[in-house]
Amino acid sequence: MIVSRFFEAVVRWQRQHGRHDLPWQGSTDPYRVWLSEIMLQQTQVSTVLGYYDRFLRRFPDVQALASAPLQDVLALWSGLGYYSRARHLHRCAQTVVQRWGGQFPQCAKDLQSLPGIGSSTAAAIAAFCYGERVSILDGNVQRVLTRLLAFEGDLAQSANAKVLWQQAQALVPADATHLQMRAYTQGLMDLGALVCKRSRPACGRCPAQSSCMAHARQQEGDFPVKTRQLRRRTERWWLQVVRRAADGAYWLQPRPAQGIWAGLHAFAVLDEGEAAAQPPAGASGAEGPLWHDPIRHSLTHRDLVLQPVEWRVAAYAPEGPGCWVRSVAELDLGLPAPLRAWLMQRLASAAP
DNA sequence: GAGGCGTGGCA
DNA sequence: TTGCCAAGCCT
Repeated sequence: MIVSRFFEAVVRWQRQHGRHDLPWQGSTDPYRVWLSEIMLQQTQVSTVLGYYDRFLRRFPDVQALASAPLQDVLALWSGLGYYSRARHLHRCAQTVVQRWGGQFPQCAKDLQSLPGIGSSTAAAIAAFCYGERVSILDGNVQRVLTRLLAFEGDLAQSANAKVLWQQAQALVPADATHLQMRAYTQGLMDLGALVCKRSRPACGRCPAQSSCMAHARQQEGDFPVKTRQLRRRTERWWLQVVRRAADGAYWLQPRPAQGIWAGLHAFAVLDEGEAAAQPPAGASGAEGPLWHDPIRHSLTHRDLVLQPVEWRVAAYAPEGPGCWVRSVAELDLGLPAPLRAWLMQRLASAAP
């Protein structure tokens, strides 16, 4: 197919049928675009809608974000998942302020040198904000292009993903304007989200239907080819819930810097039930244990069974840092989603 | 290169 | 219920 035909078809389709009212559209402020792109990594639009405006109000510009404590950033990210994004976001803001004079770099190559910005996010920012003629290649585009081209390569192998990206880049005309790049980049995402969906694609509404090789073969469902499958295993964690007898406050402590929920606040995690049945070290006047109903929580690669084991203590002097939480208002912290839900329920229903 | 890293929606 | 996976990046 003539390269520019696909490009122009997507641009035209986006202007007429694409999304135009998302909160991060209509601005070419790289800070706003960058924030949206990071939040949208592996995260659906409907989820991000509940976070984006609140985050922007708290951190209206890159300087505000850079100078904030990381814990404040994690608190606003709480529930969004993939918390390394929040840590990278914070570091990236500081890098932009300290090394780039407060201005985001203006080309994809330099953007990609920043923490948390990979090749696809760099391309998205560069295309939206500066009209750079680079192609994104996220999950949407992989699906759209592998179908368009009947691309058989297994995308689990990075060499194939690289080839597809070169094909994607080849679809962008050398003389594309800034306005076209914006519409095209958004159009690829909109096509993937609204038309060229994973299951039951709406080919009748697709601007590229007549040139789609997978459609011609009625093999839309065969693309993209991606063999990688990760195995999920179940783990049982005992949560050591330390509660102050005087006021019912809960003790929360920061998670290790690596691993699941890194840097968030949580109960201490023990991997043995026997340990959970012992009074917490540093506690005096401990009463318990009280075994709560287990919380089932699934991650991409792990099924967790969280078993809260509560101890009421008269006094507590633990080894590491932490904080007491005794009301819903004090849940203004970076918390794993299942623990936030559990605490919300208990703090909301508890007597004052 | 392969695996770790959250959450929620949907088939 | 279970599995899949979305505007990916990092190690």
